[in-house]
Amino acid sequence: MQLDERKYRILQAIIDDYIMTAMPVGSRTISRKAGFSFSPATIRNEMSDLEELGYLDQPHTSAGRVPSNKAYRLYVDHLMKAAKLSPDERERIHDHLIDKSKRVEGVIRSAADVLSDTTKYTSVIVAPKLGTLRIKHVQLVPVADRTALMIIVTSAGIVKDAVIRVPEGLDADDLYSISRMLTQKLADKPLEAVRQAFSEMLRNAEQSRRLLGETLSVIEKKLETGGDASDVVIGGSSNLLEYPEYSDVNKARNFLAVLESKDTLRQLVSRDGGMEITIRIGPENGRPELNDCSIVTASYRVGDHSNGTLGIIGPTRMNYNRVISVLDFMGRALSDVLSEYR
Amino acid sequence: MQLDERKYRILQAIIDDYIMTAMPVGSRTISRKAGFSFSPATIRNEMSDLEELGYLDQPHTSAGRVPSNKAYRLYVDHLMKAAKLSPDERERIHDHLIDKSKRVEGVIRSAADVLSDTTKYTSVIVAPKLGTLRIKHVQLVPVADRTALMIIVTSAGIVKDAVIRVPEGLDADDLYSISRMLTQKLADKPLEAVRQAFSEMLRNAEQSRRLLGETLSVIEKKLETGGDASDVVIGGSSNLLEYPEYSDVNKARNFLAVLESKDTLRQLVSRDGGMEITIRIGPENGRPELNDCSIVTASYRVGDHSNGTLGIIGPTRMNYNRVISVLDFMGRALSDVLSEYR
DNA sequence: TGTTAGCACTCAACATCAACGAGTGCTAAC
DNA sequence: GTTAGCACTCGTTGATGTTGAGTGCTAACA
Repeated sequence: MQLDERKYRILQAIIDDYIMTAMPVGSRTISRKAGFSFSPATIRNEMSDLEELGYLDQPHTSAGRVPSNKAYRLYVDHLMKAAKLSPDERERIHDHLIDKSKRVEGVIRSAADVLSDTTKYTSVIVAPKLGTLRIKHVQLVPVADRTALMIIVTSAGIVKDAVIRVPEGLDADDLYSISRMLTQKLADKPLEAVRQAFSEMLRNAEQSRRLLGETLSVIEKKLETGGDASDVVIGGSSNLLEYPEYSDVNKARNFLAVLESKDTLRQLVSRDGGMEITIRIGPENGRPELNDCSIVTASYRVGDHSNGTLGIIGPTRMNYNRVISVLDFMGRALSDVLSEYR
Repeated sequence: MQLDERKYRILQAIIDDYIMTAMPVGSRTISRKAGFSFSPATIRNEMSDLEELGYLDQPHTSAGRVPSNKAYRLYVDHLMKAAKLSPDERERIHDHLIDKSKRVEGVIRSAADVLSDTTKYTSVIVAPKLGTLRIKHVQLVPVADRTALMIIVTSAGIVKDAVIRVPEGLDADDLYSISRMLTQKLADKPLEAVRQAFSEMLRNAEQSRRLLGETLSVIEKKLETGGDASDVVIGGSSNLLEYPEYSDVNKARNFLAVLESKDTLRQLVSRDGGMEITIRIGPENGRPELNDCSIVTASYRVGDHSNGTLGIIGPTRMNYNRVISVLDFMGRALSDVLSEYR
């Protein structure tokens, strides 16, 4: 059995309806829709075929049909027609993003909020991986005896810091000049060159070996690892509770528990390849506790090399159309705004 | 009618039972308890009195009684006997807090997690107000043409930053020396003295008036305002859903919405006075959407002057006893750990 | 005077049952 | 190939009865 034109149209109508109402769709509902001149009986035959093909599920015999994950997959791959955002909405989004006084973290925070506001789903934004960035500035600040705060400013304007121990007897001025030296040696170099520069320094400066060693290891750690919790920003965590599929408190709790683990979350929205938009429907996202969630992600660039991810988590019955348009637009907007910081 | 010894004991037993079970408590349940040699009928008479006095509510005629907010108030003020944490628990909490490589923000993050883990409620920690801190270091870092990142390190090791515009023609070295000058002038002074130092500088340095003006206003803003979202840290936001009083999705959503607004949250847990522990039961917290929540807060110190708040939000039927012990201990532990950074 | 047994009463919770209706699958006619 | 007709399924809704935990009151008891 093959999917002909009419089956496509019926399937599409069912998905559209189900996305709106969250109620199983019956044959009468479809036949009444504009553009269908067939009787419910005919629709029923087609629906029966679609069920056999795995595109529809029936919760029970006397209920209407519900789209399967396979149907959503087909929908996002072939049936969906791209929706454009209205100029109003575009403007609204832009307005929320371009506050010059906000730092990168602030922009990302706002972006997450706007994203969840406009889609009514839960949004997640992951900051760009530091490994792909360049160091702009390194600064050691004394905070206590033999303790200093190391601050790293990257080309994207992202600030990272860590506490390090310093040898006894170094005062603020010493740290000042060490910072200056470090900045000069390390600025605008990729991580590989940074490591190189360090081994050079280690050869020449016997006495400050410990300090340099620790500094390098901190820089490596900060720049190489996946990042810490602050790199993952969530917006609208309570939005999912608006949808009937999460009116069960247990499901809701499960979902919120996932949101609390930033590591899981980062993993979930991290992208496969260079595709514009990635859509994971239901079990495709790989986590059983999010079986009935879909995750849609897009990416944004900061400068030329490094990019972060922004995504939406919602029920599989998601308004993919709208979500994709919003994500697509937001991805570009974010890239624009953040690249100005360079 | 007065509360005699027996009424106290019965009320206490009812509260204890209700905190455990969340079910209305009947007279039989109480009379069976160890230490009560009275028949259910006697208990019933007493309960009837307690109800008349406003300490008990009856959901409906044929149900047991539940403690009123007034009863909880009496409980926490007079009936409760302080529980001590086991050495095991103390150790566990301490272990989670003292990771030397974590900065203040990191410690607070861990503290929130430990707090919600040990109490099974939702925890909120507010970082100390910056206004009470001293500046340790100021650093301007070039990020783009005519734009610099200003980084302020305070005595508590808290880092704040903001983007500021700088006059054309200032290169990294210029910013370097300005930073150095600023740090020298401002370090270890309270805000009032900082303002003084600035007006002095403004008089002497005509040409850099704009830069200094902007710098001061940023410092003032960062140090004086209530703080931004990053100063409020939440742990275990999904914990409240474990409790039957929040099995209604609408209530749950309301609660989560409050958690999303950091401003509201900061206001909620901010302390009245210098009391060790503050307890707000039900409507006492002033927000109608949290009418059936209690908020218990304690404070912690960073150094001598500035202090932050840590708190627990849970159902009014809260294990006050345990929550108070944990908060009390955590407050001290946090103060200890954070004061080492000075 | 305080305590207790006894008893009628209340009311949420639960189970049972019938009616309803949205929706299906099948068949026969168009 | 399409459709009207019809029997059938099954979740939903509402009415009804039963159960049991718990109460309030009264009268008897120590």
